[in-house]
Amino acid sequence: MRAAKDRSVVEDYVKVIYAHTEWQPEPITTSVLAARLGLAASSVTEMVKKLGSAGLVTHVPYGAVELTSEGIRLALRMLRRHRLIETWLVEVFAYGWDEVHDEAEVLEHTLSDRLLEAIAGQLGEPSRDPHGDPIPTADGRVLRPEAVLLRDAPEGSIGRIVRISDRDPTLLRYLLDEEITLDVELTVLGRKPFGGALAVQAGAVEHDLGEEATASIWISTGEPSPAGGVPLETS
Amino acid sequence: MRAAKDRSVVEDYVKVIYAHTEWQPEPITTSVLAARLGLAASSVTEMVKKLGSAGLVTHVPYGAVELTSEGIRLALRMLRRHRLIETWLVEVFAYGWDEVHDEAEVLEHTLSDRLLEAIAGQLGEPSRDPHGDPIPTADGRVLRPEAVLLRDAPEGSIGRIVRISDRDPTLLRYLLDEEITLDVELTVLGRKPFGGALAVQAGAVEHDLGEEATASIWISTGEPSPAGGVPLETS
DNA sequence: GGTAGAATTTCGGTGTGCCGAAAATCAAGA
DNA sequence: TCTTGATTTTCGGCACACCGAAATTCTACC
Repeated sequence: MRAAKDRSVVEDYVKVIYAHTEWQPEPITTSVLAARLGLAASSVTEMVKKLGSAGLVTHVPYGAVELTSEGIRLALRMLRRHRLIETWLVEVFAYGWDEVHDEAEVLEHTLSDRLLEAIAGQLGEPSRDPHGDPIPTADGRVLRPEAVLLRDAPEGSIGRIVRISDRDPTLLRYLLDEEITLDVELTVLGRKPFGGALAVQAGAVEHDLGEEATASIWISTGEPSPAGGVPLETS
Repeated sequence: MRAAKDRSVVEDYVKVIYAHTEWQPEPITTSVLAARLGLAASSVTEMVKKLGSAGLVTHVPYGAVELTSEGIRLALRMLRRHRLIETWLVEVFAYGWDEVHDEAEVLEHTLSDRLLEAIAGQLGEPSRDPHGDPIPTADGRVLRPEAVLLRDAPEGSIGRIVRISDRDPTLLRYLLDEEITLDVELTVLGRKPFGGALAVQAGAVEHDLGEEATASIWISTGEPSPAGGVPLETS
């Protein structure tokens, strides 16, 4: 009689595996998985074996762990849940960006599909969460906005902020203070000498952003509609 | 690493123990507890022993199980959560009376205090749930409306429905159809001969209600404000 | 007061996810 | 190619909530 807990554990493994490859294509190793989950390596090896038998991942011993199409489907389901819940907490309950994560981490495993879709409906089926991360549709499709890391944007380019990584809450708060938020139009002025900060202009204001910030902000130089993008996965 | 599950299990035991004595004062036995939880008697004996060490219940071997004041505090906390969530699902998401239970059963263990109280705020700190069951306050006080079972109401008495037991969803739907709902004014006309149905008048309409219904409906013959009542427990 | 039957507890055992230590495997430099 | 250090897996064990069967205790009737 452990069904509930089981599901939640499996979902967490799959979510972390997926997250690792969402913004870069390196497959994950068991030790990295263990670190991300805060578990011993031996525990992860065991569990990965079970996920393999369940058809959610492939894993050659001593090699990388990769999601099967079924695993991806589950991961996208969890991603939808997580990001919808975060959006909901921010929109309806005035949570701050940096406060939603723990609550969403729990609720993504426990809300019924019915309630989750009702919430999605009340929010107007949003296509991205407060950080700009795309929210997969209920049938497992994702539109990832075509974007470049601000760090990699060529000098002189103009773009709209479409994503800000939620890795570092401190950074989120700093950017919020500086009014560098989603959908703000940015002009890349140029890089300070000796690997220094990147000068950008937002509205009338000029900012010098360090590596930490420019590696966390994605901008889109294309059309302003969030409908654009590339289909990432299909269920 | 089993904190989450643990908590949820303990909460369920305490909730069931409390529920058993909420509307009648018989203490519960381990076998009844086991039946209500759907577990083997031996499992319950073991767990009750642990709840005892945790200071939540008292239990003399082969005797009844009773909540300590700390146990009651936890039970009221869970009752508040359960009933607030049910109210919320009905009011905000248009769930039916008979559809809220399972969802609430899960969420009562997983919503954070912060989110729960935010929901309570949005609902306007309701004092009773859709069935008329009192919602304990955040600091553990309950106002139980002074009410009598319709079955026990004297002939000729007039009263307002203040509670309808949620034990039987079929009955709830039937009563809803007949527009016998919370706050409806009822006049007890009289009992049909030979232990038959009870005739009551609601508005202009007359109903004959069987034992099942009259044992599930509570009416208040006192003042019409839901603020009246007796303090039940204090934390 | 004794005893049969019911209620309750004790006892041995299960499955799950986890851990640390030891063994196996891999990868990189000499 | 061989060795050595790092990574990964295997192995024995743990905690938890649970179960069925056996032993114990209670209760009610004679």
